[in-house]
Amino acid sequence: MPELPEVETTRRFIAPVVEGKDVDEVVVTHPRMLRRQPLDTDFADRFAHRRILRLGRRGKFLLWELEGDLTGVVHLGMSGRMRVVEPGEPPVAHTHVVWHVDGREVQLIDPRTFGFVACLTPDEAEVVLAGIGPDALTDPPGVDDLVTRLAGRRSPIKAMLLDQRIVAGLGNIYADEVLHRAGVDPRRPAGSLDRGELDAVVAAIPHVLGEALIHGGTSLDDLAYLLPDGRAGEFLDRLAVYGRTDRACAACGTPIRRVVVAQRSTHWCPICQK
DNA sequence: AACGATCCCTGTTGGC
DNA sequence: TGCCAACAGGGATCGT
Repeated sequence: MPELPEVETTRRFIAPVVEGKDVDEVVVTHPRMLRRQPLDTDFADRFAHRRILRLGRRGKFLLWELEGDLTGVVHLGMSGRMRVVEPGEPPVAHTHVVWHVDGREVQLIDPRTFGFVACLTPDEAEVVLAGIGPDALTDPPGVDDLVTRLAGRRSPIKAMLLDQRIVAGLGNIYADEVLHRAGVDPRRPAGSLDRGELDAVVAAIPHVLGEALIHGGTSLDDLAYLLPDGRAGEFLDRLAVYGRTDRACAACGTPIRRVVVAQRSTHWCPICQK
């Protein structure tokens, strides 16, 4: 699933392809992709013939900074990926959006259509990005801030890590990985963690994400996230707990357990995580 | 306000 | 072998 490391890997690949270039045309073939675009506006019209100044990212959002004070927004949802191809290459199944830029095609492929695109004015972008918290990689929340925000919260700490308002960029895979590295049981009420435990969680967030980023993110074997050139991310073999139910914990050898937390499958080591 | 449940969507998987 | 229900999950929304 595309989480921060996968989105950032995608951004780093596509940025040099599009930055400083003009968009010739954008074609959307699946209207559901436009459900976050304001009704009285036209995504393709706004994007067309505009220069791309910079490709940025906030949490899991890919942000195209365009001339004329517009922002292109791409969210990959759970099965979205980007692909860069030379023109004329046959499209793969579920190609829903194509940007024609500088003689090449940048495509959005998304079988489950949980992803979306938009092209927004600053006011509109503020609405779509409302409440998105500090970036998990570049601007992780401070411990003082977390102590305050999580005080008295009874929801499991894992649910808090998945809440993009608290910290932006973690999804189901890396939330499990972060809690394993921090040595914290994912079911613990968030408000029950002491300062030292929150310290460990805060430190683990950029560490785990940074490691995943070095390896190009995680490509699972089913609906694979792939890099824009079709290669697989190589972090799968380095996951400590996610998808490793009943397999030995790399740290202590105890079988990894699985339970549902916050409506999501959750993997943890009953010895290493308290 | 906080919190849990439900929905969207479709390729893959597992059970019978 | 074939069929079908269950499962996967990011985020919006809704009821309590």
